[in-house]
Amino acid sequence: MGTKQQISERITALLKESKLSVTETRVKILELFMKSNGALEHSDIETQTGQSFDRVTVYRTLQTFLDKGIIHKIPTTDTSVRYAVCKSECSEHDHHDHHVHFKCESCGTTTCLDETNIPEISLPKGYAAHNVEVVVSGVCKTCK
Amino acid sequence: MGTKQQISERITALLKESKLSVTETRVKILELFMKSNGALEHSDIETQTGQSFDRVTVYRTLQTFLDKGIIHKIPTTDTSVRYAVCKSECSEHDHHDHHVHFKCESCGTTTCLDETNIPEISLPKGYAAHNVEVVVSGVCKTCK
DNA sequence: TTATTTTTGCAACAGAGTTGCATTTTTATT
DNA sequence: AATAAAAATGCAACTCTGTTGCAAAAATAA
Repeated sequence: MGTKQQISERITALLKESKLSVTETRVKILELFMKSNGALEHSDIETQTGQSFDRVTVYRTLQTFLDKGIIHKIPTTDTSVRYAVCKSECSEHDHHDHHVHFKCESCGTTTCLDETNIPEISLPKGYAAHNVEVVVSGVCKTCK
Repeated sequence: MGTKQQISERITALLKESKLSVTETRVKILELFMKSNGALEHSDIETQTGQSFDRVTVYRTLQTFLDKGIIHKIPTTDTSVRYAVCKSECSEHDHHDHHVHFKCESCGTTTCLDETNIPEISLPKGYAAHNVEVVVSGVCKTCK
């Protein structure tokens, strides 16, 4: 993780790499993502920053991070949208998650299992795959 | 598929098996699911039935079908919720999709690939899996 | 056919997400 | 360091999605 100072520097660097202005909102939201071990949804961000930002700003910040490939969406079966920070292999124009997402039925947390690879899936004839999303639900390490 | 008459009989039987009243709404919505080769979302149902039902009725009907294991949800990365009819192996209390879902980036249709099985995924120590959802995106048979 | 149960539709509401525009903050320039 | 240009923010107002309570209507049971 590193000290608070180091994290702050990493965030600033990340924003500059993505050609984004370094603003309080963006730094605070990125800090939240880096501190949290799971995926966040819009409402998590509103509560955990203590409502310090306007809803609209949060929506726009998340959209910007998505566009720049800083965060990615995780599929859900409800109307919520969950986001997690991307690992190094993601870029602005070629975005793929090569890992499995795990949703705990007990604590509700969604985590990225970065070590778990997605196996090859053989589709029927005529189908071409670009991206494969895997969401496993069950009971996580901490809730067991 | 069978004739219109046969489909209607199958639907009536299905509803009775699930201990549900046979109503115009339910029959029409189930017909829609059976005719369509892809997954439907709430708005599809509203448009394709020609707004003949109240929004609330459609929401409640979908929830009822879900509860009875007649349809299942498909994960998405947006706020939409997609539904598809279940195959025989699904029951009211033990519901699992054992197949892969395919979302076409060209036509937007989501289909159930009933023949394509979900591979075994080996999770890190301490994680217990109950259900695995796989959504592949790419280009489908008809759009290719 | 009638009584009971279930389903439907309406009204009203709550929440999620979006858009335009003026103000503020950040970055670039001198 | 001061100023100009560009970008981001916050507010108001709006749309779209989904929910709840309740009375009317339809379906099932008797």
